[in-house]
Amino acid sequence: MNIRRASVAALRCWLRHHDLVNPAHLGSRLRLGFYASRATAATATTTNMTRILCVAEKPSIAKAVATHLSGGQYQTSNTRNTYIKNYSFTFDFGPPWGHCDVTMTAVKGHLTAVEFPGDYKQWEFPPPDSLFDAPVLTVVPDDNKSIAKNIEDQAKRATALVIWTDCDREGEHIGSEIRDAARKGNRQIQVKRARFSNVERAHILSAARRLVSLDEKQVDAVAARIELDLRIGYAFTRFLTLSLRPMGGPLQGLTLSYGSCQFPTLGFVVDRYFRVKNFVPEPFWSIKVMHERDGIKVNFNWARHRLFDRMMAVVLYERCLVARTATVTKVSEKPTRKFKPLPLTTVELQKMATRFLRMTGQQAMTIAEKLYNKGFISYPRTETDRFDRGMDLRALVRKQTQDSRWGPFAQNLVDGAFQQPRQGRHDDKAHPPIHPITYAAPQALDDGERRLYELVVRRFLACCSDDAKGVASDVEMLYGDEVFSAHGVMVLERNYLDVYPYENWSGTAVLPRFTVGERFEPTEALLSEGKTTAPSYLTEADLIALMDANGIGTDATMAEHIEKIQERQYVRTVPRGGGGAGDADDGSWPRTGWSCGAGRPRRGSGGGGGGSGVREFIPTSLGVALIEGFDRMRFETSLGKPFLRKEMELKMKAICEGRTTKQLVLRESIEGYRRVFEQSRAELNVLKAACRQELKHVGLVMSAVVFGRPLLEQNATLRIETPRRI
DNA sequence: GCAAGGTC
Repeated sequence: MNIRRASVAALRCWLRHHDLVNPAHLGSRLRLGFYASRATAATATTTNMTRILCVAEKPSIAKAVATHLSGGQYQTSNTRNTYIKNYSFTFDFGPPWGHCDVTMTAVKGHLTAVEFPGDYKQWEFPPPDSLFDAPVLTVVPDDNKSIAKNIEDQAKRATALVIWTDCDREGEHIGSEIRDAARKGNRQIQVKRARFSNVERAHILSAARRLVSLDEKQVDAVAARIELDLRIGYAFTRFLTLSLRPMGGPLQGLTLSYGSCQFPTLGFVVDRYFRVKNFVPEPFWSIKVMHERDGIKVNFNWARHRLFDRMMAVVLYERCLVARTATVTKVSEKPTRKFKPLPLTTVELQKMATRFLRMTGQQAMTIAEKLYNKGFISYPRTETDRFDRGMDLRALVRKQTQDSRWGPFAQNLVDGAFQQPRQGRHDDKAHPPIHPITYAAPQALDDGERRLYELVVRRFLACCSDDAKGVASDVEMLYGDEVFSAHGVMVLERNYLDVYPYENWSGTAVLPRFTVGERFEPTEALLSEGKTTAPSYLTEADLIALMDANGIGTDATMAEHIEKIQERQYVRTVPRGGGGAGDADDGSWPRTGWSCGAGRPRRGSGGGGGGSGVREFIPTSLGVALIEGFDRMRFETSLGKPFLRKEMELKMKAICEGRTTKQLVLRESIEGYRRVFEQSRAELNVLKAACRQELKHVGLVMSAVVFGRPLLEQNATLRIETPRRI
């Protein structure tokens, strides 16, 4: 083909066929005679292909994507960063680029960070509220400089950048950070983004051929969040620390931080604490009927459950006794099942680890990270509780058949008992549920890894098994004018329960036979008296569940916020059951001057605890004072409540949907927080009063006093003051 | 010395 004589249309077609150029840019370049010589050269040698730079959010994804795009045929080179490698290969992106030379590399999460200029580094001056409108700089932290430089250098030789970050808002923002780094090296570089939600081969290949643009709205939403967290966090932290420090004592050496996630987290702990403290037991009465038949004792439950009026209960009870016989009114027997668990998410993993493995959420995440890096489990940060239909789960089950503990169970699944896992409703579009990747022999793991790996495997096998099945029998009877019922289950097939010791099927008593219309005289009928009991203090699993439900933090950061409020001495944990006042105020604590508001000893209950290693969260008096202080200032929304974070979430969503803009959100939010700040400054005496009260008592007795009210006495008996918060 | 969000 003679290029100089060809029409533009024909040229376009030819160039496209030879994978040389994006036809959209052809016109201007043709006029410059750009392609005449280049195309000729290209026919002579095939090495002059379009260069594409691909960048993933993390090294593992870069490797996985490179493997799929190259068919395993890539060359690896090291960069100046230990964790980051560049993979070179060729790949046919289809039109307009066609067959390309590709370099695939990665960042490690966010590439940049925000900070205030040097003249705002001092805490005292300019005053903290100046941070609301101080300039904010975006910088590449030292740790990331080599990563940014690698992208900048690679971009110089590339026609286009393809961003392979996770398919979520943060991923979109990280994409914009990568774009900016690439443009530093090549201002002309085209920018595209691959949308993918797992690293399965066909999915990745299809994503590579269906590139989209970066979503600037999502980028803006995250940028707004980043800037607000910085301004508000720094301003309130400096304000709190500086205004309370002059009061001396333990306040002198502490950093009193505020953060949009750590404060609501503290708020949950304080809230539960008051519910326990202010709980007033109420007496109630209930009729208990037991009937023995065929050697089985059947307990019938009163349809009214319980009454808080003693006289009424007595009257109804007497009517039962007068009637003497009960009449069976309903008998039913029907198949029932106990559902197997959903595929494992990060939040679930943390809840289970804190309940059953005696780990903190933070420890569980660190261990999960290690297992992931060794290739034993999938990516441990995921919100997804449904497996992609295309995944070969049977192959993963087969890998577990060699284990002595759950191998036979896995083998049974392989031999035909396999069932597709349940499909949850969450999908983060970035990662599958947590599951084992390869088999890890117990000797290959340390103690913590072994226990967590076991949990992941058992959960996975349970997911691939069948629900437990049984027959439920229900009997209803009339005794006097009162209705009673009994429920029993006969377990027929345990299925997943055999591999999943974290659950059992309680109430599995088998009922003897009853027939409708029959009359019998109950073996026993009693009027029993009871008292309502206080809720338990929060366990870590409860706290994680609350944060999750209220959108406080992300799966990856919840454990960090929980650590943070302990580090700041806002809360502490005590073993459930062993955690009484004496325990909480052990020798180590008064050294800081803050007594801890632990209550009476409690026995394991609720929260799925059971294990003796479960710890519960109790606020220190400092934590109580901060939350109460802010609550008492009567803002429209207290800083200690989760609503502000939720509002931020809604605003981010609005930016993403184009209903508002980053600029508007920033302006509104900054003004809002500035008002809260002014009000806090004006009502500082409220906060100070709380702390002063506190300081006076420190070192005298081991009692926590907030706003002049004793919260607990030194001994373990609970003294209930007038409830102030319900 | 301060935040929250990624990731190793």
